[in-house]
Amino acid sequence: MTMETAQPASIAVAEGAQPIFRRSLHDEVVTRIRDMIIEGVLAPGTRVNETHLGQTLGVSRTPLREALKFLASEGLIELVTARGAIVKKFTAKDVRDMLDVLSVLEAFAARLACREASDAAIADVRRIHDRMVDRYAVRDRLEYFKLNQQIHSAFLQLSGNAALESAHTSIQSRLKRIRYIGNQEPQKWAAAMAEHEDMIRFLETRDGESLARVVTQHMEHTWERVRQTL
Amino acid sequence: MTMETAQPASIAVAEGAQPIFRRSLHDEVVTRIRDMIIEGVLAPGTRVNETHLGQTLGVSRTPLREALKFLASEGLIELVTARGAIVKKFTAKDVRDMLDVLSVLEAFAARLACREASDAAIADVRRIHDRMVDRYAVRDRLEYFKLNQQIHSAFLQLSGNAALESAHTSIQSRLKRIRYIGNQEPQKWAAAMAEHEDMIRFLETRDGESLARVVTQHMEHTWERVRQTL
DNA sequence: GATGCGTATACTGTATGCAGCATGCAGTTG
DNA sequence: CAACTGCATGCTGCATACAGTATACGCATC
Repeated sequence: MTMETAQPASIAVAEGAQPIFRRSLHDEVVTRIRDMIIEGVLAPGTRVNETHLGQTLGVSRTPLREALKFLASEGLIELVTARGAIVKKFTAKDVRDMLDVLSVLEAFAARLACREASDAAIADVRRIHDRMVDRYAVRDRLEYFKLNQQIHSAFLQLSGNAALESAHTSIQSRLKRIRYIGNQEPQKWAAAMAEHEDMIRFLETRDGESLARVVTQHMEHTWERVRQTL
Repeated sequence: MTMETAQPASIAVAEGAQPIFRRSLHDEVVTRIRDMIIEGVLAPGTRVNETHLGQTLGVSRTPLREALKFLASEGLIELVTARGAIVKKFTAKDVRDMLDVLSVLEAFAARLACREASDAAIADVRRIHDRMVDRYAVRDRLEYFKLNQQIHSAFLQLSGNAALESAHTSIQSRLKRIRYIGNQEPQKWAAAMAEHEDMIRFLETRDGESLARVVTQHMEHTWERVRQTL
């Protein structure tokens, strides 16, 4: 993809021009189905009817099936032979386990990020953080949620470890739905905000150990925030 | 699936009867392609021709494509719009990063396993270990390699954390090819064996911290074993 | 001779058709 | 009346056909 950027100097190339984003249908369908699961349109345990869902999305069964295979690998969907795709149901233990793994991954990412990240990259995260604070101020839960997810992703990117990032993303996407319905109560939300405040500060001072500790705590509290919804 | 096991006692049901294992084609194709990548039949950077590979495997393009989507999610294959599937090429840094993550995951698994695993389960791992020692004695590299992989997987299973296991499996499968071509030299192989000896011992004495340390070291040494092949 | 353009070919992306299996219902038999 | 068997229906699994796009080659032009 990045192999043919070397162009003869004589050719006029608009510097700011972005390559046209062409997403294949199955790729588009993957995100659409993910969203449907997060929003609760596709409830856990639901059997996915390919013909039906295909019509709803205005897509034939082929790309839809390809998308389902992809999501199966991500762990969001379970494939049962001759019975098709079923939206995965997670037990309380499953969720606890996933959070434990996330905790370990994020703690590792914390140390890496403090060591490796550029000042500019950290400043970017700060900007997202500030926007999130704004959204919190007006109690815009949906937008807050999105920015929150973005911060965690950006945070992982700072580590510069692609494998770490993909492992994190995979688990994160499985938990999105559950995290979304958590954080309902004002106090808990406030506590989460306070933790984020610590996180960004330790990141800026590049205090990896402290950051790792806060991140671990944050994950532990996330468990407390979501456990009763299970 | 497990909901209708309650049968009237009068009906003859063969107790020992196993349910028939039915693997779908795409599932079968997934493992076949994985193997082809590990064995080097599909070299990194290769563009996969769907029609061609389909004929080779005796399968139409549909299940093949579904398999490719699955493998893409695992990170073994990259999908480029309108150009299809390309076997992923890993840089030295990619490999190093993956090993770092594996190290973190296995260290965590080590602590969990020592705490959670049943004696019987640990005994099972011991049996695999002993078989591996046998294979090492006669320098059966392929079989050793398979048993080695099996041990690492079993080890992760002991932790009882499914999310941890799946994250590990995903990265492990990406590294299989590279690990397979490593371990060529006798001394390095011997060293790896010695580490495994420590690992099984600490597991049996349930010394989680020591086990975590050895596992981390093992991963560090794995890096040294494979780095020159990159 | 080199460069640029146009066309042909081949491969990917998507839709659709067909076969096999699961499931629910009705008929039948004890 | 209950339970089991046979059948109809609908859905998944796979194959194939068609459309759109990348790529390579040849031709024309400078």
